[in-house]
Amino acid sequence: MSKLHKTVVVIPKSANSSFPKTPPKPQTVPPPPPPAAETAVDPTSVTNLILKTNPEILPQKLPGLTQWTPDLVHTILKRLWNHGPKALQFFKILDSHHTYTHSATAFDYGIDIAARMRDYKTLWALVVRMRARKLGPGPKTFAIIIERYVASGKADKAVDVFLSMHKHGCPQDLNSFNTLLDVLCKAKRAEMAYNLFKMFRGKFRADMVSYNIVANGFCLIKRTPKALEILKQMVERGLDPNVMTYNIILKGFFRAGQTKEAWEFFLQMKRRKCEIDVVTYTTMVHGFGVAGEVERSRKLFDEMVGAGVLPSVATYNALIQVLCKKDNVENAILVFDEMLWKGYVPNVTTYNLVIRGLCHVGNMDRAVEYMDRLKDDECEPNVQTYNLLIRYYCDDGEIEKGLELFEKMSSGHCLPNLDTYNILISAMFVRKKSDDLVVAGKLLLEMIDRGFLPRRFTFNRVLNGLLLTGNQGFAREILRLQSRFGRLPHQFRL
DNA sequence: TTAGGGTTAG
Repeated sequence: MSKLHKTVVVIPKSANSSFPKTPPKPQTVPPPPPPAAETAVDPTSVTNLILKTNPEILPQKLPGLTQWTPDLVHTILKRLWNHGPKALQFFKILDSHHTYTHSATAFDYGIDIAARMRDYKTLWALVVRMRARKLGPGPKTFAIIIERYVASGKADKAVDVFLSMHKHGCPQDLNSFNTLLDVLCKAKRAEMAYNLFKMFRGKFRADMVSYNIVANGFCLIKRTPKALEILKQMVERGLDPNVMTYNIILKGFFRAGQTKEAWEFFLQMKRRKCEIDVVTYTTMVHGFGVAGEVERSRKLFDEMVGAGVLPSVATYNALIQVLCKKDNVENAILVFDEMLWKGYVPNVTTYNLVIRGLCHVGNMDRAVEYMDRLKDDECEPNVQTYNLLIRYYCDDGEIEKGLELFEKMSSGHCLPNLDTYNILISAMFVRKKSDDLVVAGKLLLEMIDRGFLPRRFTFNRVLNGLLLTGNQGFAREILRLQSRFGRLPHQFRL
């Protein structure tokens, strides 16, 4: 079997070294089909194979492994999300496949992953390649690129990218303009967004969406007066605020701690017969609850059905969070049961809230029970589920159990993210054990290997820890790596 | 991926 497989793989090797510039030609001799047992490979086993296989031999193993389809490729790219280098290698290998060609979506994923690793060279190479294949880059591609530049503190660069979109064959329009504003606002750069808004609102014919985005931007930085000013401008321009506008302002009041104003605003919405929807109520339930007014929160929750607005899962989640934080987990669980009783399907957020609530009162065993229930509910624990359990185990001094969960992640389809590594590395310092520091060192190496950039602080902390516990050899290894950083591709530069 | 509501630690 393995011998047969080998002969299959040798054939495409010659064409492997560079990207073929021409579309694949129909072949007179069809390539031998992959062995029957491997034709229907599931995403999990392919992902695990990619993770386990040495990068040097992956290019030989992968192409003939299965019948590649866009869906399979997308699923695998998503699963490899927290292992950027592997994800990009996978993308590149399939990009030079004989018969399979990447979809626009796959390119967008690849671009997103490269951008997240701050590997801008690869990012732009993919953009060029995408265009050569007439798959884009499209508005979504630019939304991704802009968001990543903003997220890494390069808002000016993001604006440049927006302004040069048309040079890549993707003309700017109102949608892409609104996306730019939104990305800036979500990154707390409302002032910058507002300046652009003023500069270009005529050119792109700013609409209600643009105004809502900017108003929300100011709410996000707790500048509700400015948000109200935007609302006023909007009305002056003859644009009628809609329920989203009001919900934005309402949430803004809560965010800024102005519960009194929020209540007044809500009453005014009612008086003026504005539309009040499930989002309005969810905002109210959550807002009053986290402000400590649990009774009021509950009352609003009970009131909404009478007002003809049915709670959503998010509304239940809001109430559950409030009860966990300001009341009692047991009451939160009663609400959880009630929602099941009424036929709602809790999502992973619901479970995470209950799990966190239980962890918080030290009931780790029951928390784990809910994690198992989550799996039974054809819902999957996500990286947040794992992270919060790992965090509480470590805080509890049960570091082994935390590490056990971590191991589980690496073998399953929920790869650890940057937070996971930071949580665990920090935990390795509490017992002041030499062995723990060695684990911290290994975690540090592993996270770098997976495309995460440790902060300088983390680096030095691990280094000092190793030196203080007599692990000079390992410390030197890490030091060598640190000094190599200057020469590594710039995504690794400190 | 054009706007609003639930997870995050302190």
